[in-house]
Amino acid sequence: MGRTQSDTKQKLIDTAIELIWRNSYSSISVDEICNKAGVQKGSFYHFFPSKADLALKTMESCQQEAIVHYDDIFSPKRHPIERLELIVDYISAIQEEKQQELGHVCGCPMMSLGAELAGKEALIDAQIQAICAIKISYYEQVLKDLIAKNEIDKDTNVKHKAELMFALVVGQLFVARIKNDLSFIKHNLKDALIDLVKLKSKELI
Amino acid sequence: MGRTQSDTKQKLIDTAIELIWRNSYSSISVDEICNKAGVQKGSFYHFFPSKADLALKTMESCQQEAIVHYDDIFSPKRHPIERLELIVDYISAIQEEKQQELGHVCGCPMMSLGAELAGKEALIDAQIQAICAIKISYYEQVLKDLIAKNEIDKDTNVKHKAELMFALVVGQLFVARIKNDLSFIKHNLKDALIDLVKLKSKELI
DNA sequence: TGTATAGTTGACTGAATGGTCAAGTGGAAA
DNA sequence: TTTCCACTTGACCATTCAGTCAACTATACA
Repeated sequence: MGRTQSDTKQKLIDTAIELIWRNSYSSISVDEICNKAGVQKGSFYHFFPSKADLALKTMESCQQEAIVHYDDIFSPKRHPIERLELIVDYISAIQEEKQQELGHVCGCPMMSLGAELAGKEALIDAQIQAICAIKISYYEQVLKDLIAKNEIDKDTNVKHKAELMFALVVGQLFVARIKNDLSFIKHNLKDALIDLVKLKSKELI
Repeated sequence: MGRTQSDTKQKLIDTAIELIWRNSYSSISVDEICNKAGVQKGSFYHFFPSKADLALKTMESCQQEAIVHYDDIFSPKRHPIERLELIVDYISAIQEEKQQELGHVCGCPMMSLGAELAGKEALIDAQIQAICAIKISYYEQVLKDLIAKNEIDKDTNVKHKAELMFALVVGQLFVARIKNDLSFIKHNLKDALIDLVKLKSKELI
């Protein structure tokens, strides 16, 4: 019954991802998304009840795409340190691709969107917080596995350190966007993250 | 000649800081700023040629305010580690104050604004990049002084590590805004930053 | 073939947007 | 006291905004 499923909805989401990634949620309009996607406004509101709902679906779509790579990269089969190397490579590759495609370093679309709308849209808030929790848990597992392998101090506070690693990556992405410069991410982040992992808390000096 | 200098301009800047800090540049309007400041629109455009110019002046005002505290906190008279302790205390205090005042963790207004408008407004771009450079240089001096005191490895790459420390703080601020949670900043950031400083690169394990 | 229905169209709305302007107002200096 | 000019006022403008809607189209299925 009904008409063949079209790719209109996904086209709108993909266009929104690109526009939000390069710009921001508040600075782009539904008209702009529709024009760029080649879709009429009526169709937009057939698929999405509001602009905010599109933002939510956009974030979900980004996360779905990311999770596939994360699940592979953070596979327990890999050595924990290799996981860190691969995630930095992955982030570098995406950032470089977007920089060339959109003419500017863009950072993380989910964190940018989440930060922009923090405390404004309950569903987006919940979504980005869940995404943060998942990513932090990947780092946590890296630390746990390193402890199991006896490669780092077994008294490491894995929750704290995982949050720290996550914040470090997030911070680098925002700074890279502001500076429009990927050099630190490309050349130093990997070692920095690995060094951070291997740091034994409060014992030096 | 002319009329007594009024506080209208500063009132507009202060109001803009508050609105941008809690929300975002694109999501607030000139009308909103004017209403909240109790100023007519014509007065706004008497002092600022455009909304973007107000954003720039807003950022400059934030930086001026911050630099006073930074210059004291990072005074060369203090022990480098004390500087780190004080800067985290200062950040914590401001974030807590704004959280209570505005009902939400707000992060850093300058970095949020800079990230939102990255590559969009040349003057704002230049301003935020200068601000980043200044803050990084404070961390760099901490590291140099620690080396001079022989308290950390003298082969430390101070430029890299200073950027790392800055990114860590920035990342924590964005994550705190997203999570609406200051607990990490209040309870873990200080130790994390100090540990990071004391980490000797590539030697553990 | 007929019909129900998912998807499409584009004109429309009222409110909000950034920005303009001509006519004021009032205090400092001549 | 007059003149000058920084500052103020609020109406006004064209455009853009998010969102609506009734009419239309195409297809899966009975």
